[in-house]
Amino acid sequence: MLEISYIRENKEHVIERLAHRGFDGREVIEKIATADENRRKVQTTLDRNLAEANQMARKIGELFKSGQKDEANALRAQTGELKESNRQLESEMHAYEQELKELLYHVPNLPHQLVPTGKTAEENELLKGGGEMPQLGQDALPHWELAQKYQLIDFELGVKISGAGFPVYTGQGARLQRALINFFLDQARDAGYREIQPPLVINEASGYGTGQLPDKEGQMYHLERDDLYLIPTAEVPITNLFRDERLSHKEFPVKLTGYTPCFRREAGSYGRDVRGLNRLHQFDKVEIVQVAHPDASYGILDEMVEYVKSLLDQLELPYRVARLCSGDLGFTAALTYDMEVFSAAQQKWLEVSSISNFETFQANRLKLRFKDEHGKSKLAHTLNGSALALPRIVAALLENNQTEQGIRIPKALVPYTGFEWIN
RNA sequence: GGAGAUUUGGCAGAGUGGUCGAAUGCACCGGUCUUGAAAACCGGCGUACCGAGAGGUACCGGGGGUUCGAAUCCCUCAAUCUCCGCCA
Repeated sequence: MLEISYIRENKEHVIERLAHRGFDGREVIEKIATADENRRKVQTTLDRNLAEANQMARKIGELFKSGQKDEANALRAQTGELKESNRQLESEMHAYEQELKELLYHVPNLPHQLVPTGKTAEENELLKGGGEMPQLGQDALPHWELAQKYQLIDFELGVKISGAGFPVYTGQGARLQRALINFFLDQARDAGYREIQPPLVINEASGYGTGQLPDKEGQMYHLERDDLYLIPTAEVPITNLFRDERLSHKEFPVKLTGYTPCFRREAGSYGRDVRGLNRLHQFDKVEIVQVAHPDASYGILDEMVEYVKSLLDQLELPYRVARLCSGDLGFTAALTYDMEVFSAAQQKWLEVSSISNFETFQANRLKLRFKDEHGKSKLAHTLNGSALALPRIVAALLENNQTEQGIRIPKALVPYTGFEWIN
């Protein structure tokens, strides 16, 4: 959520930056400005009236105490009118506040200067990647066939017990999952991230805090009976740890990591790249989250990108980095880097990580503040990234490392899998 | 799931209708004293919003109500604790 004070003072700039994103914000920003002005006007009047009412009440008390009963009752009779108008002003102010909040909830974050202009993922800015492209033979199999051949993943069984998009991992396939999770968590810990094991369901307030609600409601599984949501990413519970918190600048940087399954309804994306592990309703992911001083957040974003690269290097996967263009940028992000690995049998680049700086967009909703060097209270910056999401990593590992004698496990993973080959 | 108790500032804890944004202690910050520190003493010390400022308003778990006036009374929701039941 953008800060109202910022919008108030930089209206044209905000509209211009939103336009860069392909978001026509003129009308809504004007509405916001009007609602804000109205709210303030009403509050000024209301505050003055409340002050008057307070004074009268005090006087009545004094009169009663000193035994001037008639005077007190006379004054008491006068309060009705003021009270009624205050009641009205109060509900008026409440309505403006509500309107303002509703409007603000639907305005996306302002893209950072580095965000390239573009409409679709095609226009993302490709940056230097790494790793070597594998040379596979003609008979190379896609991962869903390899998964079947080596009995690593059973998609049909998943359909039976849950539905499409809920695979069952078996044998070496299950062990590979566990190995990757442990590998990623250990790496994160070595990089200074503190491990968190958060709840997998969240309440409504948390959904609002990180920006899943109100807009992406349809993307989350909702447990109606208890009004809870299954997390779509660990970002939500971990970032919400800081909701309504006030940090000291001395605590920065706050670095947290956590492994969780992620649940996504993926409504509307059926039929597109859904084969095998490419798109699932439940998948595993290790997430990294940072809460940072605003002056440091972009340095930290770069550092997080470098960190994720180091993971891909160790997994010996060819990857590229994309700076998301304005059209592809998520609602809450100011700047996002996507990491994609090449899945050689499918001949496709698969997104395995998304690393973003949200600046104060989430912090404003979360009321996540810190006290700076001068004791002033300010909103912090929040960042997060996948490090990493498993399914597409597994897809690439299986496809890229297939040989006649089986699938080779990268060296860095062997201590975690306990086997060098899948065969 | 049932019954009872509780929820006040960073923490502890007073406050049962008026002068309470809230005693007191601890913690914290500044000062005096001291070579320095501790102790002692003095002073300060919540958040948000409105206002150019003076100042004002709101907030005592959340929401609503009664009243001229609510931390205090009523309703409701939530959380915590104790006991009972059920259960990994």
